[in-house]
Amino acid sequence: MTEGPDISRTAALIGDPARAGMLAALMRGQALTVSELAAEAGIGLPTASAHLARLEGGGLIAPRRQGRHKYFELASDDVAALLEALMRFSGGAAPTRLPGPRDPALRQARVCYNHLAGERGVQLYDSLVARGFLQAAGEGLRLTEDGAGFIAGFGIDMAALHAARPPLCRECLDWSARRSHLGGRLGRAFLLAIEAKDWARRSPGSRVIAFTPEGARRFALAFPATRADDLSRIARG
Amino acid sequence: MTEGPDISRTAALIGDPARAGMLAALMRGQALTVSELAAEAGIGLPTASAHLARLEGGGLIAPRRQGRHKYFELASDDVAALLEALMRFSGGAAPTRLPGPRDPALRQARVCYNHLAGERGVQLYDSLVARGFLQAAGEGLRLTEDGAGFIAGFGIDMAALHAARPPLCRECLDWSARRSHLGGRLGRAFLLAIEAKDWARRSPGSRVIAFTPEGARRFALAFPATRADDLSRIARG
DNA sequence: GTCATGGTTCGATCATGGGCGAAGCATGGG
DNA sequence: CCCATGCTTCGCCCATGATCGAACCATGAC
Repeated sequence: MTEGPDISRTAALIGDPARAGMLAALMRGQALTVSELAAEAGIGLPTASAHLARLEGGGLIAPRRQGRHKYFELASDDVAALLEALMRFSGGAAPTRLPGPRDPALRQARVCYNHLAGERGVQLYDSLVARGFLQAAGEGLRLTEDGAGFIAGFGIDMAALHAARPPLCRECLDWSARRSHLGGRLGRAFLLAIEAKDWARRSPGSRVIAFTPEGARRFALAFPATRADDLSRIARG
Repeated sequence: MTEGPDISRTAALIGDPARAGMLAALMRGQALTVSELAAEAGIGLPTASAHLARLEGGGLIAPRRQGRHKYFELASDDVAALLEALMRFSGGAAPTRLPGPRDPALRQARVCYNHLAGERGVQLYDSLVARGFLQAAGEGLRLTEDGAGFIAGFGIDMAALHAARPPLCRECLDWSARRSHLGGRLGRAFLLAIEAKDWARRSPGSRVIAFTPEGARRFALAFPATRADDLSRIARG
């Protein structure tokens, strides 16, 4: 009897249609919540939860907790390579589609819980980090002294922020861009401040956050983009 | 619901421990019989037969009938690549061990059914093909007119050979070298003729065919090796 | 022809595990 | 504090399929 690595265990994990559907969905690159994955596989929440636990146990996917959501993503590139080999063999060409935008407006700016997400959310986060207002501290984020000064100047009441327990600022995974943006109470405070300044307002029926032309201009000035060329442009200007 | 290629079907096929064991055994590169694969997986013949039928149906392995044996081998390099990706992920490095020789004497010359197999069997087959005595004809082999002359000169009675039905000459898969050698009634006739010439004799208790030094010399002359350099040496000499 | 051997098919048994509903935690919002 | 939401756990039902023994077919040896 040939005693190789436990090939069958991994294969059996992928061998279930529901789990395979979830993995195929994760091949798009986005991290997805348990509910989304359940819908993707066409099964109920309890079943999906059990499946995901097994996939995680097998090292195929990795969880990422976020408030009351639990995102899953492929555990490593090895997993993606394995799935792609499977897809290539199983007839169809591997989809390999990237995290697609759907509604441009949603992609640009939308509400996530109660803070700003989408491209503008990513921009805000990047800008704060690049200017040293936020620092990654282990798992969480830390507001620096410079940062405290900045948000005070932006019209956010620091005292009220420090009152309650929930995490002050939290890295939040962006749904369309799949990059971090600012969540937590500070993220919420920013969104409220932006609305208070009339730069933007939430569209009632949807999650879209509509910026006014003037608001967009001021936002761009307040949170300069941090791509290399933009930074140098800022430095020059 | 993402409708990709049917990834789960293939994965489920590999996902059974018995089937995975068989596939791992086939990764060594040898074609194996149903019985060998059953032993490899530690299951009974009926179960193995059913498993192999499913693997074949899934395009993972391909059969190769040979008398009352049925050899299976991996269907394509894609399958090997897929299995290797699985092994790499599942912890251990891929074994990738090559077809191992066990007993050197067995490997060199042995009886297979009732004809000559092993390195000398492969040499005989290659030599006959290289000199145009045998030709591949679709699934089987065909003896050319030159070939008929050759075997008559070797002391084989053609008339007796043509009497009965079983295939005159048959490509037979070598067990250790995994290359073709000559089986069928013609292969048997060659072995009998070699024994009649006292070049070699079968060892009673085993499958080894022991060549005498003189027999080995004459055999080498009668069936010149066909590696490129040997062929050119023959052409020159 | 008969016999032996390698594979297959059939029928029955039984364990694994996928599925969901209901109830239980945990987290965030107010 | 209470409520809403997202996820997990529990208990149960049920289908798939892995397994083997026995009988059956096919091939080769003699």
